Amino acid sequence: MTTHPTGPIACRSCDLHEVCRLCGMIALGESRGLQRTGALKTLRAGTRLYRAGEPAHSLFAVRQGMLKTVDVGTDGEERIVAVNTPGDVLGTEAFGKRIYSHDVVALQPVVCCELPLSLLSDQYSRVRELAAALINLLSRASAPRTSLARGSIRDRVAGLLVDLAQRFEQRGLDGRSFSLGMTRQEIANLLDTRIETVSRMIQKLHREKEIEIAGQQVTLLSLKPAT
Amino acid sequence: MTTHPTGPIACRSCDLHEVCRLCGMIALGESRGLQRTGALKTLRAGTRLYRAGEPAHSLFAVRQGMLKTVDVGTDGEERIVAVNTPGDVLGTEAFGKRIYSHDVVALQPVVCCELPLSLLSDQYSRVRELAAALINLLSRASAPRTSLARGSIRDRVAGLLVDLAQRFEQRGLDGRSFSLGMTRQEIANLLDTRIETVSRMIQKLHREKEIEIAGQQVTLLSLKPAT
DNA sequence: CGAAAAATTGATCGACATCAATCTGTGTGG
DNA sequence: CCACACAGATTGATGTCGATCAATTTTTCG
Repeated sequence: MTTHPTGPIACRSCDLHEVCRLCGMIALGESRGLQRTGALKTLRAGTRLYRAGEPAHSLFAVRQGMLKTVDVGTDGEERIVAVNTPGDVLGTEAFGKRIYSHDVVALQPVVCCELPLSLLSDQYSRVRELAAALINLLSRASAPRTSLARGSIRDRVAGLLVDLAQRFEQRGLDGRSFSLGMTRQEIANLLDTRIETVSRMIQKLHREKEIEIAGQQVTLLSLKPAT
Repeated sequence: MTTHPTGPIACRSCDLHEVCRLCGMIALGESRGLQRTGALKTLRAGTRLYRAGEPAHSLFAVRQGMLKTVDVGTDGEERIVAVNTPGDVLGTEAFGKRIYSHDVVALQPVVCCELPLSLLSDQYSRVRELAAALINLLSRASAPRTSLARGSIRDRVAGLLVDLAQRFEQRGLDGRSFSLGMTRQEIANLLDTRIETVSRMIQKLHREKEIEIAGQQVTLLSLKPAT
């Protein structure tokens, strides 16, 4: 079974929405949540949105598909720091250092909106609301996030599934049944464990009727947020 | 041996410096890095700077002493998400939700500067540079951070020590010899492991002549950043 | 000084890592 | 279309690092 790329989502449910609106990227009437303009960028699975160290010129908003944010160690081995889902904004660290701090790689075919920093900095000195919207956006991103790679393997795997479910739900997608978008190896990397361990835990959750699983396609049954 | 609280540091080496300057909190001449005005807040070890869910009215900059940023689960058990050292800015998530997202607790006697959000939002609509400085500040904080709670216990403990050393160095403090500021229990919590394991690894690093250790006072010998 | 908290050390156990083999699905070239 | 190759995933056997249980020592502080 071939899975579709995750999304697309409506502009209305994107973190960058307010900023786009103030930049005039979105029709004010916004008929049914579709974007009006804005540079769309598409990536094939496995290709990079940007690399660590590269001069930063744009912010990106994920519209469709999933990506991974990766730290590449001195020896070249990679560590997945975060997975990025539709509605996320990428490259926000660019305002400060003018350089991207991580590699970001498409896990699936990806479509995202590109917003040049120049456009933003030109305008926020004139449009007060835009500065406020940017401060808002960055503020939310600045809260320390609890790592998924903590506790027992069961907690980690369940935590990842619930995290993804919540994100999708929040963006108006299906939070009960979705594609993981990642291989077991990538999940293992993200959760700081091994591929065999991930596989075993997924099968265990399946046997316990917490989830349905077929390849990367999951359906959450009794598994629910711990909140 | 009683350790002194970590710091104080000079305003010049604080993340909030530029913002303070633009708010007129610091003398422009800034003779020898001392602050001129600004509400100073002091905390005794163990007391809270603020709590999760509390209405947020201020940003804080740590001037002296260390704190921990804590997630409190539904069942009341706490998880240390980050440790905060002099020069760090706390409460940046306040712009967005107007509510603090974590508990922040002093590990030592702490002195910090308090900057009311009202003062900032009043002024950044008028002073363009201030908006830019805030965007800069938040931008840096928005980059995903690699968790210390990954890899072998040796990597985690060494990672913590090097992380602290680098922070102190960056703020003009001694990065070779400093106080951990935390109990072994708190280190264990932060690194997602157990107190006995932390103790054993610290002793091991000592036996291997990587560090000197006396209570919470560490000196790094051969241990160096992996960079 | 004496009590309580923090830290160290030892013995044992278990969850996850590691090593190894097999299975499944997907795309490719004959 | 089928055989094959290859990557991804699953499953089993065994080893090991860190958790757990327990006791003692050291430090802190009233």
